[in-house]
Amino acid sequence: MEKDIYEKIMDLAKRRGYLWSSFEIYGGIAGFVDYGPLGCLLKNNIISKFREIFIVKEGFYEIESPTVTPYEVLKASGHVDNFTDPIVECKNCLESFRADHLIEEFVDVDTERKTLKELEELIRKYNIRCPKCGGELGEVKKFNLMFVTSIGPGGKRTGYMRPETAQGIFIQFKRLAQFFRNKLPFGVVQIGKSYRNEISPRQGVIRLREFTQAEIEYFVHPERKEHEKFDLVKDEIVPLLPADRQMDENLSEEEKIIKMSIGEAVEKGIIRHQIIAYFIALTKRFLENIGIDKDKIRFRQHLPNEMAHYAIDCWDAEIYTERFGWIECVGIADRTDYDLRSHSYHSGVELSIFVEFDEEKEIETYEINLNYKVVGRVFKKDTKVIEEYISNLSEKDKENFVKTLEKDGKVIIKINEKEFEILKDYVEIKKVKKVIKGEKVIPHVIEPSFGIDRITYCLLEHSYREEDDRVYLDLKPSIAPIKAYVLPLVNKEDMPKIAMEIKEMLRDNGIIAEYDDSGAIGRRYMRADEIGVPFCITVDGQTLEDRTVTVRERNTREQIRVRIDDLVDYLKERLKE
RNA sequence: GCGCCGGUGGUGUAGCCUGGUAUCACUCUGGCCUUCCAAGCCAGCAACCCGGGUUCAAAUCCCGGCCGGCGCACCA
Repeated sequence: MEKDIYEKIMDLAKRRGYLWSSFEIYGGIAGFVDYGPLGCLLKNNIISKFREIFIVKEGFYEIESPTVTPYEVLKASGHVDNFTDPIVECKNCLESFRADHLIEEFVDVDTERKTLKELEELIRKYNIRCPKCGGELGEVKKFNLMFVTSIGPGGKRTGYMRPETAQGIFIQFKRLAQFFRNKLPFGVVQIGKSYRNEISPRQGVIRLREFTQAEIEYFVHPERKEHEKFDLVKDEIVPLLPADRQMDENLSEEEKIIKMSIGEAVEKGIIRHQIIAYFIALTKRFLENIGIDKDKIRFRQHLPNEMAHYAIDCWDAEIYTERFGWIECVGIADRTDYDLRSHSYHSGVELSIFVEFDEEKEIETYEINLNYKVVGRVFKKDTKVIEEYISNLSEKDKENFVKTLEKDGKVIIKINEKEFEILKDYVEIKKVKKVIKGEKVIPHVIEPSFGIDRITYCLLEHSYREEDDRVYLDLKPSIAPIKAYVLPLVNKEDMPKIAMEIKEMLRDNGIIAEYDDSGAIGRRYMRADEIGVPFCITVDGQTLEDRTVTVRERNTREQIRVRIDDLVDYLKERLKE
């Protein structure tokens, strides 16, 4: 059977040093890959382009935090709870199921926030049996999608390998805000490894257990989701696949996609706000810039039920591949203030920023002070949370608080699912006039998150060309791992020596070049083509007379003569492409 | 995690049914030749996924594992 393009690419990638399966001599482990010498160069070039666009041009800054993350952080972020699937196994046929899904299938109960024991009790109570064979179900166990480890001797502190790089940024919010001199908006980048213990990783590099993410956390004022450079991108036409169209069964797959400018998409409310739209445009630019086929990119909005626990809107950049169809390569999510609020609550550290008003205001406000003698006795340890809650009330909330208290004689406040009843004598309220210059704001976060491994694979696939008698990778010169092969036409006279000197000269000037004198010239061109080398420099008889060489272009196979003295400048110019 | 199929040099394969350590081609390396797109000649490197069982003897038969493909499930 004819191999499909995926097989051809993975084969080429393996043979020529792009991608290898990890731990191969010990049998290998699914979900892990090695980047070989060329793969590493390619991936680094992709990341350089990412940095060029988001760090140099957008003015974001990159940080690097540990991949091992203590329990507390991921508990706060919701990953400890949301990343753990309860699984139950049939004692008879050994098939395993999601316990919560199974229960909901049979009984109309809400399984959210149930403990493993409670789930098991439900299974016993309603006598739920294996849907496949009717056998008895075993114990309900956790399956955690995060890799667990222990920190320090004795294993007293639990750690996880981070499931995303984002948390490292959120927990440094205070330091970052100070670095950016407390001015919104600002963007922070992190590029690095993340880990998800996938149940069944497959499809090579498409679903990995250890993978490289490039994430941007863009912190904005919650009420200012406009972008000052929006005008520069608003006319960009993008293929969009909005949620309502995806669910419309009357539309064909083709019709579900609409092409429109992102300016129009924002105006019509298809994209929630300018910032998501701006990042959609930038993402498209980045992907096209590294060489992803522009006709194989589309942006798909998440359906309400597939949204992550922290997001209110999310658009994926999907890239088309022959074997897997459209695959998610970038997710652009509005995470609101979910993460900062959570970390603020769990750590007890205020994660907000003071935003000055355009004009200072004089307002009537209330000063609400806790009567600690009473409150302390009633709420004990919870006093601290209540204190924080009250001191963080906005002007509007304060007003409501005071009004409700006067009307009902009590106020019920809800802090993270816990309710507290505040009575009149718990607080002292003063009405004061105050000049205020601004307010504390918990920023919202817009997060474009790039899956670098998937993008790398897509790029290889989109670059793969078969032409009569040869195979080549049509990688852009700026992205190609090796930039030039230097070849003596034949191994005679001074040709090898001059070619070797040219290779050294190119390397001294920062151009990655290789020398190859093995076999006929045609064979060497093919070798270079197959790994995507954009230029072959050939030293021939004429070189010996006038110190010129030929430069052969990979795609066209056309050759021009260039003086050796001009070669570095010539290539440097061409390598910008 | 379940089911089906598969796993032999770098790649593609022959051998497996019918046990006796491996075929061929390409690639690759060294040399010769070669003045522009996988030419030729000589020499060379290089493999039975792992573990256990049966047997005098296992690439071959049996069991388990790992890896890969497909289907199901999963994929905040």
